[in-house]
Amino acid sequence: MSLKEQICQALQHTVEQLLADVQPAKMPQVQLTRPKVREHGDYAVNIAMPLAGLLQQNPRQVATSILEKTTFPDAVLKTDIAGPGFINITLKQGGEADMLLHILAQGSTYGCVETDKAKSVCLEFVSANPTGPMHVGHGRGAVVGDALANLLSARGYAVHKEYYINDAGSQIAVLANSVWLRMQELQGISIRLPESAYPGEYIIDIARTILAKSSFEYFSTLDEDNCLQEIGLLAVAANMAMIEQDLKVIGITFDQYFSEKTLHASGKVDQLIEKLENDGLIYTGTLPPPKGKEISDYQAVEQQLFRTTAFGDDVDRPLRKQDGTATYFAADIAYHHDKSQRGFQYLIDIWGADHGGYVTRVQSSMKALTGLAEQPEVLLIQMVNLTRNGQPFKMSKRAGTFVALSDVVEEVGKDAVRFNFMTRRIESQFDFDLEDAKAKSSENPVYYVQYAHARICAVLNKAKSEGVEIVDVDQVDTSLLSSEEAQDLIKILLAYPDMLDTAANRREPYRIATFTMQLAATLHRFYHKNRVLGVENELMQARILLLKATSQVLKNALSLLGVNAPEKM
RNA sequence: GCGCCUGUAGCUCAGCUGGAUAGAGCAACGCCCUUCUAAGGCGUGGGUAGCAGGUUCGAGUCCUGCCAGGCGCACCA
Repeated sequence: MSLKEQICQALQHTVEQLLADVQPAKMPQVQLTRPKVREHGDYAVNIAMPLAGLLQQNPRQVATSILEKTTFPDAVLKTDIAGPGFINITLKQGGEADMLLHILAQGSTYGCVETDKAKSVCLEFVSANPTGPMHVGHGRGAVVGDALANLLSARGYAVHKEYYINDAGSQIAVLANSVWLRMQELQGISIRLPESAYPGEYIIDIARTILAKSSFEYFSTLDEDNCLQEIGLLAVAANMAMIEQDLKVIGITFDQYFSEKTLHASGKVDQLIEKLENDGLIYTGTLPPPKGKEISDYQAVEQQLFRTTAFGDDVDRPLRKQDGTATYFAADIAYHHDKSQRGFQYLIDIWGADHGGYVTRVQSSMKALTGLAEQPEVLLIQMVNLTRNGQPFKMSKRAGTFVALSDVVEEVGKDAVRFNFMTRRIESQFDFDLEDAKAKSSENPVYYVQYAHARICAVLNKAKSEGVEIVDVDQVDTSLLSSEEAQDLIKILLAYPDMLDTAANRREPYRIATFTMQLAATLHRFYHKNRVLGVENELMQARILLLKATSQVLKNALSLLGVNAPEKM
């Protein structure tokens, strides 16, 4: 048990004594926080304030009685009551420095907890349509999703990463048609691209790929339906290969690619609709015209409707189109139902903000099917606004109507893209200036953090090359790490597991990025004021130990983000 | 019109689910390399937290109403 936990437990014990007649469920929980100001000690506790109300006493008085009744661990130097009733706890000099040994002993698992098989989670992210390369917005979701997967794994979840391929429906027909036209064009046949066709140059690449494998003559002998169907299959495969390549470049892989088509083929969509019918959740009716949008050719049609309003939705949703085929929505709830039946404890989806209107209907549907609320948990990622020199920048040549992720990665580099995408909360829209990211690359936060790691390595390598004999960790006198900067560094290193825990519970991997920036800043400050090599041996040994622990934590945190921790820069 | 998200320094963003004097990076200005990586450090300037109310011992954080921006709102996916 860490020192922090020991203190916390001691206080909690006292609180429970003071509130003997309060029900356990209502018992206030002691929380230790790190004060911003050094004068406020190493830990601060505000428990006296909520207790004051319950006990009808003033907070400072309550704090006094808490302190009288609590036995603290030896490492606690003193306690004070401050301000309106904070309890400030100051530790003995170097009281926590021993924990550095713990960090080094844990190594790459420092901050992690053992996998708990009961905490299985299916994390769905990216799921970009197989009709073009990934764009920048997909990239943000991909990077956040991957980091969240790493984070949850580190905190004991058994994580399954899944990509849902929308390989059914009319968009695939459009894709097939676009590719077929380009194939004809490559044969020297003059064509006219209809407005509905995909304009990007990547379509030509796909046409070329298909022609390299099968002859044009083969397709021209097929009747139109078969021809387009076959091209559709090949085009989706080519697209997915392209997307997997885009993902690989930023270091992301999936455990499973789940095809929408297989849901229809296996009859799961029909079965689902049947089940809902049996449950009496389906009726035939018409929906009111949508508001806020002018639709010239609106016609009310009778449809098979799913009574999602009974489970919290705003309006009932159609499961079959006029022609009787299943809607995208029907397949999507069949998909989520399937995930749930595969036995995952948690379902988490990462979607773009443009799917925000979709959350309620999927959750309502799942509630109807499983009885569980808030399933799936949906994380909506806001849009990325790409600019170049402050001017909006909306498309790249290859992709046609949007900026391809691979172009941006090529321009700014994988680590910079990944790190930058991780420094903001997903709820905030992201302004990303390409020229800034390139021109100021040396001032980029990612380099600031990586530089801290490289710097430590430089010192440690120099020590090695100078033949410094590094003693065993248990021979090191960590109480020598008494400088303000060293103490700050130790504190932040010890805060790492707590930070991870919060980040995992709240599904907020961006906290890791913020943490690494703070840690880097603290390291740089330490470096400037505390010489490591060339000082008296025992002190040097202690500082080397601190550097090793710091580089370990930096490496661990960066690896969760999928960013390199370079030894040299 | 309705729903979701956002509004904090000139710019881009944090702020550990309500705590003590609101913080970083960039941009501006000054200082620090004969000593471990100056991709760094130190310092200065820069804030009516969109506006107005409310709850609370205490609000950037919670509630309500406005204002502004983004996204979405049938038979597409």
